[in-house]
Amino acid sequence: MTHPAHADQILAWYDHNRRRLPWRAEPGEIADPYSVWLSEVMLQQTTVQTVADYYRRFLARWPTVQDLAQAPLDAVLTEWAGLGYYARARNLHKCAAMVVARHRGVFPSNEAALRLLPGIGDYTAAAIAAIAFDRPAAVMDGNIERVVSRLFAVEDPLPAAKPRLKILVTDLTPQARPGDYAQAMMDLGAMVCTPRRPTCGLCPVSGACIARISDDPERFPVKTAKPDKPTRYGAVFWLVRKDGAVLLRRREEKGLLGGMMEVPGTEWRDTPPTAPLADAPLKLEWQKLDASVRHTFTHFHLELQIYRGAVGLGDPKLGTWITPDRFGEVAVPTLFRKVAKAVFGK
DNA sequence: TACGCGTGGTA
DNA sequence: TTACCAAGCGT
Repeated sequence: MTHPAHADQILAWYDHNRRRLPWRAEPGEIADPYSVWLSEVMLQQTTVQTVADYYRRFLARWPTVQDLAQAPLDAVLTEWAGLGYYARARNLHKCAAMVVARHRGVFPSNEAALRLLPGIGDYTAAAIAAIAFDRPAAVMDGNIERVVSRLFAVEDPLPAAKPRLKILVTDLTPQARPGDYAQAMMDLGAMVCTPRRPTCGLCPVSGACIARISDDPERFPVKTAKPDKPTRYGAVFWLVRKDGAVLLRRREEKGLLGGMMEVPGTEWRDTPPTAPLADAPLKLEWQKLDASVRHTFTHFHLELQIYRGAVGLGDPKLGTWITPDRFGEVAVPTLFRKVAKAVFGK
């Protein structure tokens, strides 16, 4: 280990500042692999606060990996709706089935085997091995990248510097309590060594931190600039049946919002649609609403115009007809919940 | 390797 | 308002 005292200081800090999180075991206990896996997948690029309620609902509805494997995919997507990155939900379901079919319902305990399961990458494999199986796996997420890049004042920009940071983390990770160490480093990054205005006065290893000693710690990690997001435009068709039900369709399995339900609409292009009604599901009197919807995805902004139309009997071949008060029962992502909200004037 | 992939909170 | 960021993964 590069700094023998480092891990002890981190663990001591963790023992005194331990956060109680729904998926976290009591001190001295080891969390069960299913809970760790479920929480870690939900936490990929997603905040602790957002995940907490979803995690509780999933665990209550599907208490074991067998329960989740037997659930219909659509039920999983519905519970996941609003959490984003929907490939995670599809891979979660697939992974559960593989654990049942290939591993007799027992999660493998080593990184290499975990890494073969869908939705489990380097980070999640190491996290499960360390947290659920007490294996000395080197865990590196965005928090730990930041902590380590500051500890060593790494000037190489991310993401190119990740392999080097991983070597540093591997060197730092202790043989004893590796799961607690990983969670401690992530908590440290989330609570003390924050992206902006880190509170170095509360940090257990500030004395060893090169960024803290020699420079402005906020300068790290150095990152390469990201390209700015373009804006795309489209229109959606809010088609209401006489009984108030609205037409939804299932999106393709792959790609953006894959497998989720949508309000039918035009394609999204770099300029506003000139003849949107050509793409409407039916030829009828469409009324353009004043309200529009703006939504930002990972790599572009989207602006949708809304057209409203009415029919007497809705043809089931057009898609699924469902009243807006029941959108919670189907897999409607946030974008189209925003559309519903705009139609009703917020 | 670089990009596609959601959403909500924060400054 | 805009930009950035959060317990990354798949291709």
